[in-house]
Amino acid sequence: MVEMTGVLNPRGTWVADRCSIAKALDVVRTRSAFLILREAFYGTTRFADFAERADISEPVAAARLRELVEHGLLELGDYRAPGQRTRREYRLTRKGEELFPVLAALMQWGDRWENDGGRVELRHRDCGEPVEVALRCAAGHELGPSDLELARKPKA
Amino acid sequence: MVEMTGVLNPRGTWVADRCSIAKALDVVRTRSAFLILREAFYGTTRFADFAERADISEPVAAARLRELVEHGLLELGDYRAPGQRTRREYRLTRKGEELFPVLAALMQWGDRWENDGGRVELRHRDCGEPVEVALRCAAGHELGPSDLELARKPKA
DNA sequence: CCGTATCCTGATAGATACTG
DNA sequence: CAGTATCTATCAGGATACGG
Repeated sequence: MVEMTGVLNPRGTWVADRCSIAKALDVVRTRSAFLILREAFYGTTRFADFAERADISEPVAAARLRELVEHGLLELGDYRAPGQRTRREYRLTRKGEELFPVLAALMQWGDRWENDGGRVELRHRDCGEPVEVALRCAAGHELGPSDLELARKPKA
Repeated sequence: MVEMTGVLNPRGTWVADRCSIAKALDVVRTRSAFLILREAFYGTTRFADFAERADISEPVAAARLRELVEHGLLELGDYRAPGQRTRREYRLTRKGEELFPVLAALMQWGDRWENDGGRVELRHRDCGEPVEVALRCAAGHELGPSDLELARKPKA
């Protein structure tokens, strides 16, 4: 699929042992972590709502939320709505926000292959058009998986 | 983050119970499954290579490969190189191929947040330019996570 | 070369009950 | 409301040894 150009290490094995995909999966490993993040993108901020909407038990929600805060994808702060008492809220950090394309790509794939087209879609708020996850090169070309090659990065 | 427009069901709960993200995660649930798929994209086709390159034990490789074939992301066939004996090979199906944006998005995020920029990059084979995962609407606009709304799909 | 069979450990996760 | 404490079941995954 993806062409490999010069990315074998001296022993002839792959660069896989320092792979960013594996490192990402070390941070977001479990189904419940993905579902918590999904809810965060949908605007959920409170403990009980995470557990209910992601349909996971409270102990699991507590464990995942703690780990996601530790890894810096969520941060926990206090929030007081006017005239209400203070509540705690989990908010996405920049690091967490930037995981959104992963969720969007999973959603797109699930829509197509496991959910009969899906019932819901992402749209551009300004123009109302449906949104897709795409691979695009710096020259602006749209790509499929077989238009790619994997190469060592130039030293920055 | 993502604006919700009319996607609550009558009980006031979220559409999450029929969520395509959850359904996708039911198919590709584990770290080892993602790593097997990564290797498939990198061109690996044989059992022993999957186990070695993804750095997982043979029993785990066997289990994941079987599940991925059952779910239709890989298919198993026979392959004979000229003058060699027949070997078995696992190939990505269309369904498996289309999961590539998920892997690319994980790689991009891991590069940035967990791997010090990464050591390797995806490039467009034709023009050599680096490749990014992007959100794009049907009108051609490039989007960030906060430019989105989630809405019911029109009945097709 | 391509797996399977066993055995074992730790992580994931639900249910339930309880506390600040 | 926001969790924690237990307890239990199931799953992910490694190590080792073995069979087609």
